[in-house]
Amino acid sequence: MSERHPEADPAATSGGLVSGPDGAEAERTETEERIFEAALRVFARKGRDGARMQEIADEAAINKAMLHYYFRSKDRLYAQVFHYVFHRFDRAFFEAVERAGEDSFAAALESFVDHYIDFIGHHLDVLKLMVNEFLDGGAVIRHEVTAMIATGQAPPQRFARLIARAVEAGEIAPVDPRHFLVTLVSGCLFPLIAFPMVSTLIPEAVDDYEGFLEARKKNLLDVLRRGIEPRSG
Amino acid sequence: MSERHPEADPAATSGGLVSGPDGAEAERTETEERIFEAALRVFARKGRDGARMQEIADEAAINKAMLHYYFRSKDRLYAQVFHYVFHRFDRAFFEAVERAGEDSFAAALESFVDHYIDFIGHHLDVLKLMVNEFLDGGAVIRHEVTAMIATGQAPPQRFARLIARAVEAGEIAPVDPRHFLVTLVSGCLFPLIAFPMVSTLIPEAVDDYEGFLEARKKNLLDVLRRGIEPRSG
DNA sequence: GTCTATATCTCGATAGAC
DNA sequence: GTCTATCGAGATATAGAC
Repeated sequence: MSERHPEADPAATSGGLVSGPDGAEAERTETEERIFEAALRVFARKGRDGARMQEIADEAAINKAMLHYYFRSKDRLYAQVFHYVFHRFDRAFFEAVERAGEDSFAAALESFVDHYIDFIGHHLDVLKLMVNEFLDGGAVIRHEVTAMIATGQAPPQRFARLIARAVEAGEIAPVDPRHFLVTLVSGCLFPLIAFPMVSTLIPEAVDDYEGFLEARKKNLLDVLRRGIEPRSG
Repeated sequence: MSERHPEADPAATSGGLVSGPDGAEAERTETEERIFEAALRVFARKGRDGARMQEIADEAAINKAMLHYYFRSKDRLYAQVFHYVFHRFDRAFFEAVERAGEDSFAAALESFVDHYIDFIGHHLDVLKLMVNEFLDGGAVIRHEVTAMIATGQAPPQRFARLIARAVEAGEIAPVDPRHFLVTLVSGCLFPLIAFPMVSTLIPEAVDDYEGFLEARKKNLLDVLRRGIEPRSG
């Protein structure tokens, strides 16, 4: 795995999302997979409307006609990519929460930051595509999320409840669980989105991306852990 | 000023950026200004390539040919809009830092969060256009920022030094000033970008946007202030 | 399944009447 | 300055040979 920021390293931002033996994804031929991941990268950069089928074809090193052979239309291709990305984004959060376990809240927090920044930091296109949808109004997202939330078992809700319990137990200071969660996730994700600006402030992040991720974990955890320590008084 | 989230309130996201007696902007006719602000909104939603001249024309309630009459081409229009937005974004940060003053660091931090969230929260398109550039690689941003940074007086640098001095004075705990700044700005901006997702967790934010901004300020400040309190030990 | 050629449509841009 | 009409480039999508 490269140590440099993925933009110095084309085709390394989606991290082999589609394949893999985790079984949750529909089976795809090798060609379909190449197209799918190329599409993810281009849609992530340019957004739904800004993306060009030709650019996706080039990125997949394939003929433009094949895109339509496999996915019929740009809209269908985007729909499949976005649907996949949404669930991957959701799952990344879920897994980070799960692995956080049920130990002390401090340990859970550390584990969450570690896993979440690791995953998103190595699958930037998933995040970028989500953000592109945010910017465009997020109607699609709101729809998917509302369906997810309706179950009452959505990962963000579960994590918020974990925080709430820690507050009730006096394990941490009395913070608003939802706002603390928002601050936490912001501290994980925004620096990855704003990398072109952040890297002007932290230039070594470009050549040592892994080190940057670790520094983000450490600094974010330090300030947040202290920020919610219960007071003796 | 509306209390609802600006997306429920079209044409209210750029907040009359261009006009006003602050003098720094080039003078524009009323028509140019309408076009300019419409362009800002559409570019913010769809990005440079995704935006359509027709959509900008519709949003400005004007004929499509007028766009070319006033701004000659899409590229020139975008260049002007982006240049303007970059400096507005920069200035918002600068002003938030300035108003933070030179009192105690805690007071400066509070003032910064207050002014920064206020400005960006009411000029979402400025933020969205910046983020669109981030997603697209940020080459333009990196160029502008590098020029700004070269002066050594860029607002982020100045704020980082303010933090560094507070650390040296023992006023706050020994944090890495650059990472603390990144965490701080992330906590201010990301919730505004990710509003479609955040508002599923905090539904009242839709109908009481101003209240949401105030709650963000309070919760972010609470956790960060505690997070950097110096230790007695 | 893969490629070339091409149909069809959309978009940026301009010409020219008013 | 403003509008209608339209050109031409470039985009999505398809037809059809292989």
